[in-house]
Amino acid sequence: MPRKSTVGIRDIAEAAGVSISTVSAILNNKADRVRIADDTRQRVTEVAQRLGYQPNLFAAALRSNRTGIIGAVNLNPGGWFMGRLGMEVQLAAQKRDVELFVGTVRSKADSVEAQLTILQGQLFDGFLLLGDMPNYRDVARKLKNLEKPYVSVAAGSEIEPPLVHTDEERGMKMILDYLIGLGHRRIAFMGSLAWPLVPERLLLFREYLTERGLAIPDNYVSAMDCFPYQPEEFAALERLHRVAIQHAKSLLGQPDPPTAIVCAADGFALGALKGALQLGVAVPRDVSVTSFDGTDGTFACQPELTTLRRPMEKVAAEAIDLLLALIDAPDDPALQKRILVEPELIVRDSCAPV
Amino acid sequence: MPRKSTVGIRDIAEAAGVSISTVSAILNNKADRVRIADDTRQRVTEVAQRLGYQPNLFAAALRSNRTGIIGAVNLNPGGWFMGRLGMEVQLAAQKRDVELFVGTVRSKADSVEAQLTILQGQLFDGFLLLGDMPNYRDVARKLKNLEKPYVSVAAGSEIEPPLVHTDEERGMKMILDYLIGLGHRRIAFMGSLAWPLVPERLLLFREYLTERGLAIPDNYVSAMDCFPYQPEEFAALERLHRVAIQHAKSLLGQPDPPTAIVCAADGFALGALKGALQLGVAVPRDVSVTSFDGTDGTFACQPELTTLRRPMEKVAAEAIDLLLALIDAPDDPALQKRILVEPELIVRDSCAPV
DNA sequence: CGTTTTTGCCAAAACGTTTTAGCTTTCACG
DNA sequence: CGTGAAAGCTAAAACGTTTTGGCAAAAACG
Repeated sequence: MPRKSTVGIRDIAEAAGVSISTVSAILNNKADRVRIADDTRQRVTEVAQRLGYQPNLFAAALRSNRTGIIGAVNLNPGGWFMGRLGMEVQLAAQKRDVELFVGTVRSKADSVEAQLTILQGQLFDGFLLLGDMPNYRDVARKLKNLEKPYVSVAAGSEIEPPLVHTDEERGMKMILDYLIGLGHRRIAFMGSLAWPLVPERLLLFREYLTERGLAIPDNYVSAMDCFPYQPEEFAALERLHRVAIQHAKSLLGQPDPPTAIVCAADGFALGALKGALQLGVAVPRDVSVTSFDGTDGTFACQPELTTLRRPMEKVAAEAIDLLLALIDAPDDPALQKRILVEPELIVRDSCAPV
Repeated sequence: MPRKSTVGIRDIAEAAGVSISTVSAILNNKADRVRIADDTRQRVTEVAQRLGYQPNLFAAALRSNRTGIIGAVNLNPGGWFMGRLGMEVQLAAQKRDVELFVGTVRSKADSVEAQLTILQGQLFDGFLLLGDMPNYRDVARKLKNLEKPYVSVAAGSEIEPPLVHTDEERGMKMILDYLIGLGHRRIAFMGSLAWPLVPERLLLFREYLTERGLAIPDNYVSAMDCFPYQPEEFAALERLHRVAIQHAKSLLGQPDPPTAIVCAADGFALGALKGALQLGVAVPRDVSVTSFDGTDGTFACQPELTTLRRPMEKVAAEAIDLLLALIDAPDDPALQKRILVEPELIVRDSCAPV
């Protein structure tokens, strides 16, 4: 097939009366390597413009081993929080005029190594790893071997840097201070330990309550046994909801029930709301409910949830900026850092004084 | 920098004692063009395996002008339905062992042509256009010019094929038949005309009710004036929620209120639920509420919503299959078709007999 | 005015594949 | 045994860039 339709670098070299090396140098702003007279530069750019020159990505990448594209790997793009985060990352990339693709990811736990397919490894100059994923360390190691810069985003505080995350410790304090300020002393925790970040949050919950001198009876911690979200399965979030309802009921049905429940994520809180309703326990009159993350579901419920919002847009922006810096200077030790963004407490209607 | 670390096609040619042409032919299964003896074929594949050969995407694409990657363009990946659909498309691609990336999209209405960046145009062998987008026709035309196959997915029934969508007409009948079967005669419609698919659904609503001989007073149609979702804006979905509450209230506050409300999307129904609650109108006792789409929000509310679910997994599967077929045979007129998948009525707790 | 430095550009060699157009050998047939 | 066809393979030319090493001409210098 004759495919001489597109204009290439040689066409514009010819039209401008210079060599293709010159054109390449000009179009790539290689001012450091090669000196170009101002009028030549102008002429060439003008001609390129006029002819509608579009560089061939593959030829360039083949030679230079760079593509200018960064990739985001999102294991749970259907989740309430992670879905949103994925979008914010795209927006942040757009604002910086960077090309970003969200790649397919194998969710089978055994083949996490294969998550970064051959293709992705070649295609992307750097990676955003969104959320926690099984065998996180393997993925990170693989990327290290490939010498591809990456940034872990919202994946937990214990991950090795470079990383961008919310300040979970700060967040837990904000929410507990708020509840304690309302007079609550009997505060329960609810969440599935198999769910991302929940174990970490439970730890922080215990630590801070202890610091404030409040007891945490065992029966105030409801760590459920539901599985983490499997995207294959339509009903997973729904099952989580059902389980959360049950756990809320058993938490509230005790002889000495808590006056406040700290839910480890929005999904659990939505279940808690319904569990309370089914038991005839009024929220917030009889029990206060709070959640983490502040996704869109938290305002569409009744009562609307008081929640600790993770500012996805800030997280995304920090992550992209850090990754871009890393691509520029892969070996700068100062970039191997931990960026923690401040969460925000959104006070709505699900909490009341004791 | 000496980057002779990766094994290329010439390494394996050498190791197997054949020419690189032979290796290429074998590895690409070009059985039609070139004849290869069985034992050579076996030897070469074995060697490639052993040496861990990874083809260089760019070299291959540069020569063959094909990448084997397909792209999905999703204007609203943060929406409840579209976010989910995006994920299902990724899953479907995975199952077929096809590489798929979800690309960034400029949401500024004026630069829709630029949505398909130079990069994307080169990178992808075909496109999935997810959901409706402004200037849809321009994008489609641009792809036609580029001779890139594409499939419109969940973008409305009036779009020109190839297209995959839900059978909206069938769906409207299912939901109205259900309500009428419960004895409802005073049925209202609620939704923002600026929202994707809502105008179409309103039309179908009118048509079918008329067909069934039921009147639709003007004050039973609440077409709100809230804007479509702008991903830039965190609060857009929340604003929709507020507006929906108001509209539900004015619908239900009339002297002769409807006994059932058909909401054009889940988000509106969630608002309707809360509006009714604030008015002291009990759902489903005093008014039945239904929604379209069946996203995850519909079971986390109280009462849980009866909804017409669009089976995203089926839509995604059909879309990918159609696109792959189109990439294989771009000129087959039989593939310029319209695939409509059947929606499913999920009966939950938000409807009751009159 | 000779010598050195700077300026502005270019030729040609990669990069790692795919694809085209043969070129030997072997085999079958009369 | 001679001829034609089939089988099995290959050399070499793309593909469209980036990058390297240099080379003339002009400018600066002593």
